[in-house]
Amino acid sequence: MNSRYEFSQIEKKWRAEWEKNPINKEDDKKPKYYCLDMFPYPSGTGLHVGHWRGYVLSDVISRYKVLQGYQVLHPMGWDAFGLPAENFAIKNNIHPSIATASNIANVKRQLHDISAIYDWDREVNTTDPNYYKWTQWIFVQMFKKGLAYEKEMPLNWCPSCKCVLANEEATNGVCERCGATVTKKNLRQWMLKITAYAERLLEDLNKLDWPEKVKKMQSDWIGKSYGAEVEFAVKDTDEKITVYTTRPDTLYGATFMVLSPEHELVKKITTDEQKEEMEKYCFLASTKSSVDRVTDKEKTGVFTGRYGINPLNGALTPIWVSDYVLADYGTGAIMCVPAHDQRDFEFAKKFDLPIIQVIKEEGKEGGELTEAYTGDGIMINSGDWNGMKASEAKAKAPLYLEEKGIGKKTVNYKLRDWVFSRQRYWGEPIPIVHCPHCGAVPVPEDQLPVVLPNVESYKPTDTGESPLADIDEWVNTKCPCCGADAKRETNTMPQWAGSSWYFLRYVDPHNNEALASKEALDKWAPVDMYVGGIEHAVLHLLYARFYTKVLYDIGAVLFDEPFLKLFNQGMITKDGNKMSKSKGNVVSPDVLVEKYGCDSLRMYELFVGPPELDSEWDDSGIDGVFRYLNKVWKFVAGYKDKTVAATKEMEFAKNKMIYEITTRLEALTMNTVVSGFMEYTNKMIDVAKNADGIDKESLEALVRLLAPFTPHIAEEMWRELGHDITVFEAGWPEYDESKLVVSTVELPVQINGKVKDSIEIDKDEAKDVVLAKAKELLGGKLEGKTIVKEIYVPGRIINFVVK
RNA sequence: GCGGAUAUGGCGGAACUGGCAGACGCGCUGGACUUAGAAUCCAGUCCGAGAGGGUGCAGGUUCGAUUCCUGUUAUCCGCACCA
Repeated sequence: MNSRYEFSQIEKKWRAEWEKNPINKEDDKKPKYYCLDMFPYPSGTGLHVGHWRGYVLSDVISRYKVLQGYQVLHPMGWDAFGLPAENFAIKNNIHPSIATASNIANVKRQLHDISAIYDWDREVNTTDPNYYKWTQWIFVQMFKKGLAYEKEMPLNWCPSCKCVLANEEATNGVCERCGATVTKKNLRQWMLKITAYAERLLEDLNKLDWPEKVKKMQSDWIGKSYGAEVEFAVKDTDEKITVYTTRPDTLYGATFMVLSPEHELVKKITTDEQKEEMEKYCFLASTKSSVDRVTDKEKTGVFTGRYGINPLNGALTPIWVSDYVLADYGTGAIMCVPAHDQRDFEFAKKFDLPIIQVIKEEGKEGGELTEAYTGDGIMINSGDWNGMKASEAKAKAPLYLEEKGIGKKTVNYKLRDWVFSRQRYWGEPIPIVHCPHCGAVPVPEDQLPVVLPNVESYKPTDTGESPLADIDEWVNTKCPCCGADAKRETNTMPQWAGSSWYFLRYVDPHNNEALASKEALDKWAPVDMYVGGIEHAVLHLLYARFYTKVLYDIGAVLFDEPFLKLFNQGMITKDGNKMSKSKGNVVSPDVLVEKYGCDSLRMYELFVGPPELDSEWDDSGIDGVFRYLNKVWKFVAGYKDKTVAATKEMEFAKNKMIYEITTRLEALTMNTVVSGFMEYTNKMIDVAKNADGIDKESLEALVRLLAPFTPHIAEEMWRELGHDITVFEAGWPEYDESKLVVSTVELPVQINGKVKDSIEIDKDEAKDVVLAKAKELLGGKLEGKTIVKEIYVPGRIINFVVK
């Protein structure tokens, strides 16, 4: 064995060998493990060291599972529809599929450098008609179940992408993709009824081993609230206004009502005197972007001229219209209790409306309120409820109102239906035909896929129509139902469509009869470990859960949650920023692989910091890992002590290492796994130097543990140590618990909690003997002091409290 | 505004259920080898001469606090007029 660590030769050699003889073989006698990465968009820029982080992590887990005797599914594929390829096409007039294919080739080459155990026979590509046939098939099933429907409504419109956006893509009023300010546009669009699954999407979060942060983001996004709907009659009309409130206990304090400008009753009830001003206000509100509506904190509004009648006490409440009430949440109308809601309070102050306090803070005398009081307290001015605790009234009010026939208990969700159609070219065509007689008709399943046709111009339009609308021969078709002349739907699906179910396709990627066979799904799914960035917390991850539940309901899959465990790796930053071409701070793995080798880069990706946190990239850090691998290599190259017996010291060190590496790996604290390796290696070299060398077992344990992390060098060293079969068949080392028990321990000895010395004692030594020895040890340091208390925690500490 | 996370040497970070703070690595300093450099190896490296002090800041509980409690500051993230 060469004493120089020639990583490029070694890595080339084993990569070729593993391509011929994969270390991960399918074997149904073994338990399964499905370890998945969030599949990449094949961008023209290629991968940087930040991408590597997640891929290395999932590969280490996968190889670890192989060593543990699992058959592992660890696939890779391409989320290849989307805007960058399309924009490239527009600029260069080259079909997006061409740019996509060359990008895939490039990224695939880079992925090979990682030496992950991907099964390339299972590669999927969302833009492949054989793949999107099933993306379209799922849409048709949703349509048949009434989960996909058309609706005209004001939608988030990104003027830069020239495309509508889902609510999830327009948080903070900004386009998730390009950062442009989102405006509203009234359009007919395809919607998916994700709200029908709100409760299950919320409830089933409990089943998942996911980061709490992601679960919380999803549950906040779903936004369940409990409350009541209450009906107010409108005086001098036949109309009734239903309001939604989470605080029915404050009903006696309602002094006015507010409708959203879009509420259907606004036109009907506004009096003639108020009409002109109202129309002006509503028009203005409709032109405001959603950002302005939030940032213009000053309350605005117009009086309708009408009064609602409080169903509890008959009080008259003036009805106003204001844009601080949202049209699409609750009923689009609210009762206002300025004493106990800050927004209502501000509105009341601005327009000089009455404020009636109905909850008194306990132990406090009333005075004029300077802000809304939202805490608990005692009910006042509230008829039957006077004297009750507000929290109790809140709980009892909905049923009370139900009994009186003036309201009902309800729940509400912030989640809205998913705006699903896009006015862009590079996506899956929505498989629908519009017939003048039959309406929207799904393309029959035996005619799928509806293949994306070629167009002259990929350019998006401002009209809200997709570029596909220009291809007459494609658009004009016959109705599958009645045969009449009909037109194809020209919108495409959002990029999320293909990624909402790709994890199912990997289990059976070439199936032409179904999206995947029951047998294959049963064998591999659901995903045991899903590794990816936090940015998909409410987008991809919510959509994929929704898809899975729909497929479960129609019997296509037998589980209703796709990802049992989720791990979000942190970002790699450079100069404190996310790596991006425009910032010019991209660190390419290609150069580092060339200079240090794949194994060093893999190990450094893990060593750079705790995997769940963002970490700053430091090129000089990889030197440390490279030196480490050289050190191990040299030790193995110079290892001749093949007959040395194991010492107690090494036995202990070895078992401790196996224990620690295993528990740390299970906890995914990979940075400490690497430091554990270094510590053990230092110890091993130290012992070998001071004794007659070390036993083979102690060295081989290290090599086996290293295998998932630095597979090539581990394999080479393993063979060098005299093995004919791969290290990945050697199994994961087990630790011997009995060897971890020690007979003597070194304990720190403290005076008043400050460490003064340390003492080696028998583990089971009696307390008074230990304390006597410790006192003797401290000797002079205790002189002239009175010992007030003596503390001995076996195995931990000795402490004397003195005066 | 609401909610969540984080704060430890020059740097990245470690420390199990409260028990020797700074493991491991980077960087740096000195030395060896070399004509010289690179590489490698050896020694040192929280501050302080020392007593002692030290985990964002101020308190508290405890024999003992990076760890628990109260308050506070800074940074980051999520949501944002959701009634």
